[in-house]
Amino acid sequence: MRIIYMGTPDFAVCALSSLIESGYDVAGVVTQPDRPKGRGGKVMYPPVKEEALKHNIDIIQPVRVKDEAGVAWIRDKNPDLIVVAAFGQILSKEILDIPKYGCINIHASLLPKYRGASPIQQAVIDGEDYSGVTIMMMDEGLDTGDIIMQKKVKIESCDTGGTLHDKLAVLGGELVVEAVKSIEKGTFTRTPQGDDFSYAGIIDKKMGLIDFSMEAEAVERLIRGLSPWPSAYTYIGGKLLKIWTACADNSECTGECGEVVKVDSDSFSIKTGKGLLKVLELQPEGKRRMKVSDYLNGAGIRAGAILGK
RNA sequence: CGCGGGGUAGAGCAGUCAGGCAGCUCGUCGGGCUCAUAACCCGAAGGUCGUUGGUUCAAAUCCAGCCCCCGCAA
Repeated sequence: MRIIYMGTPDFAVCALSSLIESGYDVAGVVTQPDRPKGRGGKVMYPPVKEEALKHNIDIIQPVRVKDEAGVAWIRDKNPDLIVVAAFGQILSKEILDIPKYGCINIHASLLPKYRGASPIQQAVIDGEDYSGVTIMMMDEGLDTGDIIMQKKVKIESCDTGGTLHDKLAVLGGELVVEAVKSIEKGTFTRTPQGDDFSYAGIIDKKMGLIDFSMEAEAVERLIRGLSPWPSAYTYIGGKLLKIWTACADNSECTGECGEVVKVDSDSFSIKTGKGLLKVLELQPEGKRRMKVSDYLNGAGIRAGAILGK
């Protein structure tokens, strides 16, 4: 079984290494071009490229894989199967038709729910009880192909976008190997997704701006969903303040939304549209992430302070 | 050379502008109070002030280089 693997970020690394460890012939890797990232604009390799380099696998990094050069490269590799995970580009029908067994995709949601770019964070933000991984046969639509297999994962109350991402990445690696085996044996089944779908749009940093007129529970989920990236934030004294850990508290209190109404030794509570948000871990602009007990020892914050500007 | 904040006791910070005794809050340790305590009172330990060099009678503080952490932007 000759496989071409297409993927870009960390999420896609697990599945690539699982396939390699399981002895499959990964003949080539397609990933996004190197882009300037991080402070100082240093050029970084996509994580999947790093992994591919460790195993001396041929790599291409086309701006548009649909272009002639990309298609020719894939054809030249003569793959039996293409495996795609968080690649970030749409495949043309021309490419989908190249491999004998077609193209399969690893998607981090229980399709047909949460098609699209950021299913993991969105599921946490929405307060879903379950998330999971779906392996599907790709077609020309966005995450619309027939389901080959699917596995549920419970979203725990302490799960963040980051912890769920890691669980699903590992699960995706396990599941894709099973799926490839069943494709080899011809024992797999295809189940159409049905019409009850939803989309998770691309995550925008501005989504992290906390609106304290929302319910405390919704704010708490937003914080968890956007941790560790891109993070939920507010402002204090004109400076950015990221909130890393907080929990909703149902007690009510007078004051305006965004007002600090209570300060304890290891937390402070903010009034929201419904209930209080008890903040436990945060990060002031220019500082590293810290517990609120530490924060209170230094700069401090008093009841009556207003967050959000 | 993208823009900006920062490095001072185990933690979080003030002090730097205007050079002159190393400070605050918390934690730790010891003692006291208390039916009791994470509360309160008394006391103690803990520092190459990121690093190298320069200026100076004197540098955390001024000047130059380097290292590291972080926010924004992309």
